[in-house]
Amino acid sequence: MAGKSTRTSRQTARSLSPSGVAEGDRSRLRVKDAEATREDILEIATEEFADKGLSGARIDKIAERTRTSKRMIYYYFGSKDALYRSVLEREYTRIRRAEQAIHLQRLAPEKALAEVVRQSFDSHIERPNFVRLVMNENIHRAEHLKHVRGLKHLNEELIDSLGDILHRGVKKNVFRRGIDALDLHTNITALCFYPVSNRYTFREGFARDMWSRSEVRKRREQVVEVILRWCAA
Amino acid sequence: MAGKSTRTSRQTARSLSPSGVAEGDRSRLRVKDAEATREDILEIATEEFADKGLSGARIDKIAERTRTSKRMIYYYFGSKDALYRSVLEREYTRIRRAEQAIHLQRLAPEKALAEVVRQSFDSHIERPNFVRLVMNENIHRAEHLKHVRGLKHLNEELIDSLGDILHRGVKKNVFRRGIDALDLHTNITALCFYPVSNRYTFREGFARDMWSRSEVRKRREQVVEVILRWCAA
Amino acid sequence: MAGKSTRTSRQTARSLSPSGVAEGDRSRLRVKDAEATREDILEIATEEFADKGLSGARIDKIAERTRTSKRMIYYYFGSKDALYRSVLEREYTRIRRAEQAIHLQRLAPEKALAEVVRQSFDSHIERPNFVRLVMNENIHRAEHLKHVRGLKHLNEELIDSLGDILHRGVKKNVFRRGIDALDLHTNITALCFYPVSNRYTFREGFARDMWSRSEVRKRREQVVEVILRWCAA
Amino acid sequence: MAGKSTRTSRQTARSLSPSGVAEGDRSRLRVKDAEATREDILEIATEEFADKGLSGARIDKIAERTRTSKRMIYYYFGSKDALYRSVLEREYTRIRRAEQAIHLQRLAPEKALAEVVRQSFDSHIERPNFVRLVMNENIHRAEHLKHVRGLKHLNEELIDSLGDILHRGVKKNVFRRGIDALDLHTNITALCFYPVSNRYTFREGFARDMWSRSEVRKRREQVVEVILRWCAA
DNA sequence: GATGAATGAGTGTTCATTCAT
DNA sequence: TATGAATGAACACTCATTCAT
Repeated sequence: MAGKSTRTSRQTARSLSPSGVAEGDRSRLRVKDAEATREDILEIATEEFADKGLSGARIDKIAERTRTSKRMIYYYFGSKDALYRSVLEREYTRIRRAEQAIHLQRLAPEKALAEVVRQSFDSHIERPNFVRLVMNENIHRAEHLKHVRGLKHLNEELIDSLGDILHRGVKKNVFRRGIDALDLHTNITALCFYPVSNRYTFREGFARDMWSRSEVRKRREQVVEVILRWCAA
Repeated sequence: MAGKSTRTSRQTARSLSPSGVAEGDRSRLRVKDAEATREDILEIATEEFADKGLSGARIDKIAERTRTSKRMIYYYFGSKDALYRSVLEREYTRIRRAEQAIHLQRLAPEKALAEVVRQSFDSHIERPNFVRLVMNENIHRAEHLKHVRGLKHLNEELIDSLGDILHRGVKKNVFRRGIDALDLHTNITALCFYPVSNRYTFREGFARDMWSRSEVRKRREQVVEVILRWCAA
Repeated sequence: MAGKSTRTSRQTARSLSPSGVAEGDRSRLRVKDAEATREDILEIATEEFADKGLSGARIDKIAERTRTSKRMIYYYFGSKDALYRSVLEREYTRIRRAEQAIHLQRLAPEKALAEVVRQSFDSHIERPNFVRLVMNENIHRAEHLKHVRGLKHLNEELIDSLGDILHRGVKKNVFRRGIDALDLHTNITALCFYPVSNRYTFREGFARDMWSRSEVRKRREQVVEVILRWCAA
Repeated sequence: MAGKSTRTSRQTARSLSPSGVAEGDRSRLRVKDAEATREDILEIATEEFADKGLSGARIDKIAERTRTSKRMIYYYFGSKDALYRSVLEREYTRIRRAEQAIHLQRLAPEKALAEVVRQSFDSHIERPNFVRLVMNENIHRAEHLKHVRGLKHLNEELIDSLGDILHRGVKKNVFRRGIDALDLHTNITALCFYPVSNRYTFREGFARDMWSRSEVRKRREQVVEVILRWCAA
């Protein structure tokens, strides 16, 4: 399956984590095992929930694919819904963190905006599971997302960053005045979300696979173009 | 599938009155009742599947809200999946039919394109259930949509229509050369789909309701703007 | 087990019920089957709940002993608690109906009171399952009994009947004045309930089986004696 | 069972202060801690078992309310049933000890009997948890009480004491001949047990709360009256 | 064409209990 | 003595589906 390379396997996740733990420290290792178990469950659960949706996913199936048992899922998460919420929270935090990582202040506004768009595009392409979870969450009218804390805060930084780019562009006379940062973000996201979210129905309806290498490359630059032309002075 | 050829839409069956049916004709009435029952089931099923998704919807719930019994659902549709497919097929046919209704050949290319965008936008806003069914279908990797016949044909007309507008625009020097009709459609749909599909998570993340009257009006014209600027010569 | 003879077996219950139903009437028979199934479940459930209490009883065990399946219990009763409530309601209605059956107005007040006591005593002895259900209900602070309708009404008739006997006795100068009918009922019930409810702990503590034939006979008359002496002028 | 001989009641462990324990004596303190832990568990377990019954009580809940962990319950008591038996044993010992405390030999037989009744009545009213445990034990057919040692011995003293009062009463011509001490005890207990055991169902059935202050006071004297009138010469 | 009763296989969840340290 | 992690068996309950009439 495409996009598989982004998914960190269980082993990877585990071998990366015990960074500063001395091998002899037994009690710490115990704790680490618990965290590893939790992570293992979350990783598999993310895949299952993204694959089948909340009501389509099966706790039995998740447990089966895990290193541990069904009982452990309840030990750590309490219920299917709570597990789903933990998955949501983790994915949202991850994706926002990834987006924040790059510094754009030094780039010219046009370059910076193009970069933001490409980043958003790649971010969606590389994390189809996140996209699917968001779709599922919308099916459920975001009733679980409501319980994820710190969401609005994460997004504020994103919008501020866009506002800064727009401001700089207007000043430099490359962007026109009056464009709202949140509107900009909406348009970018709409265009980046679609090829991942609607890949399957699109393929059925138009016999073109938006997910193919060449198509992805083309789409990517086209979205940049659409956004830059919209902002252009 | 039984009774398929005689299926009528809800409006036909209810509002428009069964004009041609002689009141005394018992056997015809029986048939009419069967059609009405089928329609009734489909209507409710559409709501339930759109509301909860395929695996979230419950046959019992659909039956309960219907004028008939659960047994009848199986009598008419055979299985939950088959019912879901019938719902999908009906919705896809409806929305495409609505889009085709208007004649754009007489409008100037810019006006025609703007009109197409507005139409697409309204079409999504007015049919959130369709949007939700498409989302759900993508969750299921379009495996049910595969069985809906005539889908590609329906879309061909749509793309042809866009190609025609583009062609006229290039000729008239208002649109630039090299824009692919299917790309154009993709961008339009991406921008129109998003405010309906991602309404709930967006509201949670940004404290703005894309579904509010004023927001819808603003979005609508903004999408027109984005598309026209992208196509502009 | 003692008291077994009072328990109506499933077969008995079923053969008694289809009183006026013509054998050839198919649709009525269907209905009757449903009732029989319901009764069958209730009968077994009564035994299990009386035997183990609400939390000790197992739906699987009930289903296993039934003619039908676990699924049917949920089909007819919805949940374990609802089944328990149906059992409670049925038992309360049954026992009160049995007590009402006899006419005491024609007996002399002393005889009538003695008869009431004997009736109450027998009623408890013959229905240990009812006694156990009441015990269990008290463990649960009567939270399920609250939902049983018509309970107070059933008891009013009982108390009125006792009040009438007391009144006649005072008039005839065989009972002293000032005895409250509900107090009288309380004392009678306390004395009649105990040998059934506390049979097992009593046997462990005192090496006497209040449930033995001779002991029951003795107790019965002793309770009559205690009550009559208390009321005597 | 480990640590049994050193077990102290909660009051001893807490209110009366560990007077004889040298503060510096670590090993003694350790033991004391173990005893306190055991007592703590027993105290909470008594409440939980009395509240929910054996099958309704949850080890997790008990552990949670305890100062220690679930693991410790198993460390000290071995199993849920064993814990329950320890609770039973402790409660039975406590209540009998309380009843023996008062010396009745010097009172006139009528006074002594009235006193015994009042004592029994108060004993039940003050220890609803004991009453509830007995009820629960009867639901379980006293199968756990069988393992409580010394029970019959505890009761013998009680019956002997009643026999003595009866004997003195007959001699003094205030009580009639032929009353069996165990029958007397049965009648007393039946009347004293009921307002506590059947409080909840009674309230539902008769809209009178036997647990209210005034009702308790009235009942108490009424039970004395019922017993004395029954014994009266 | 229509219906109420019935069902097997699963589905999320909870329980008392034990293991490793 | 003490503890957090782990578990299998059981538990209440639900699902889409079919049977008998």
